[in-house]
This record gives sequence, structure tokens and C-alpha cells, in this order.
Amino acid sequence: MTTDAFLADCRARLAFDLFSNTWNAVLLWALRDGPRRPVELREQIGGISSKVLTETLRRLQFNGLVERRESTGTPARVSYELTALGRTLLGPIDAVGAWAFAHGEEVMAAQEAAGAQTHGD
Amino acid sequence: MTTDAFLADCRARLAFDLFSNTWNAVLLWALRDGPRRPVELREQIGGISSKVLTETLRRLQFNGLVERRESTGTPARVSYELTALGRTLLGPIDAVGAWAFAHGEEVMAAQEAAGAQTHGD
DNA sequence: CAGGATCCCCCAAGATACTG
DNA sequence: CAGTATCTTGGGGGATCCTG
Repeated sequence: MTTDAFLADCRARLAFDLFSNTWNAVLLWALRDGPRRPVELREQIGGISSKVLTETLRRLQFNGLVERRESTGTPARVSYELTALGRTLLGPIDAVGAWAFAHGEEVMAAQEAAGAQTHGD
Repeated sequence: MTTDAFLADCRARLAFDLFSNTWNAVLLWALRDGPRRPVELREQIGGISSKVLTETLRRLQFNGLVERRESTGTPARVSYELTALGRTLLGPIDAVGAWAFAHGEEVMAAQEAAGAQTHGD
């Protein structure tokens, strides 16, 4: 990453697009400890609908970050887990999350300060 | 970052939202070496309209990541630069960018493979 | 329980044109 | 050159209903 190739066309955009979806990073993070079933993910995460969960999982699967497992057992047991590639993303995700922990307050303070000046966004 | 607080409500979401906008990270990165004028940014980045550039800059400013400078000189010289807070985000951004460099090919390969199986998305 | 199908809303983002 | 205003659109994402 010493290049200026970060810009419009570059493949770095590819990674940022991965973070562009509301739930992508959340889901990857929720899967960091191993396979999870959809119902577990929904409980663990909270606030995500069944439809969106599936969509997001499919998207991650499409990008080779998540693998779908179907135990063709009795009550259609399905689970998802990170692929090797998906696990490599945990580092960057953690970096971002750690930043939020360290500086989240500052951002919120800045937002309030800016909002107060203008109109109270 | 050892918590499970990554999920729906948590403040980690705040950081990911920062990456959720197409140009946020790109602009922060473009500003990593110091102040830049809008016209410079547009040239450097490419593919961003004047309107979107301003919007993005405003958003970053609102979040306390970027500061606007106006040299009240002759032809309305304006420049933007990272705040101290903004500079702390360069680390995570670099982490993500580095990941893209290391694994971008794999993701694209996975996309093609997945697309080929289905219908050629 | 998994997840597809529908309908709807919102807003980021592009195009274009205009003002200081 | 900087920035705004307007119009339009694509698609993420929520809600709801329905099926295997």
C-alpha cells in the first residue's frame, strides 16, 4: 500500500465495497469463532431481517468469503462459516473496529458539535 | 475489540458507516500527504463529480475527520486537510487496502467462479 | 427453520446547469 | 474554481407473506 492506486479504478475499491454493505462486516465478525446457523446469527446480531441475512450471506458467499453448509438432516439444518479467504479479512475488520473503540467518542462529539452549529442534525 | 459488541447497535457500526460511503475512504486516503484543493482531488481521484466531492468532504468534516481551509485570497482558494482524528483513520484504511492488494485476486476469482455456475452475473 | 417473492422507502451518487 | 440546486436512478434494506 505505498501506491496511489487507491483511487477511482483500483482494486482497493473492491475491499471497501465489501465494507459498503451495512451487514457484511457485521456478519463476518459474527462468524469469526466458527460456523453459525442463520437463527443463531439473527439472535446474535439483532435487528437484521431474515431476508437481508440471506442476501448478505449470499453476497459473502459469492465473494468467496463464506461457505454454506447444509446438513441434509431432519429439519433442514444449515450453517455458514468463514472460508480461509474470509478469515483473512478479520484482521482489517478488527483494525476498523478497534479504531471505533478508540475514537468513536471523538467522532460522536464532532458530530454533535457540528450539528449544534448548523441546525441540530 | 474483544467484545461481541460488534453487532447491531454498537459503536463499531459507526466506523463501518464511515466506509459505507463510496468516496469516504478514497478521499481520506487522497488527503494522507497533506492539504489538497478540490480541483487537485478531482484530478487525483478521477471519476468523482464536483457535487459528490463536496458532499463527501462535508460529511467527513461533519465527522471531524477533515478540516476545511479557505484562504480568502483572490480566486477563492480552498483546501482540505485531515484533522488529527482523521489521520488516525489512515491505519485502518491502510489495513483494508493492504488486504485488497493481498487478496483481491482471490475475491475476483471467486466471483467469476460463482458467477459462472449460476448464470454469469 | 431456511429462504424465496413482493412491495416500498430512502438516499448515495450521477448528470446537468447555474451562481459567486 | 468552489459550491449549490434540481432531477433522476439504482439498489440496499426493512416489512410482510408464503413455501419446503
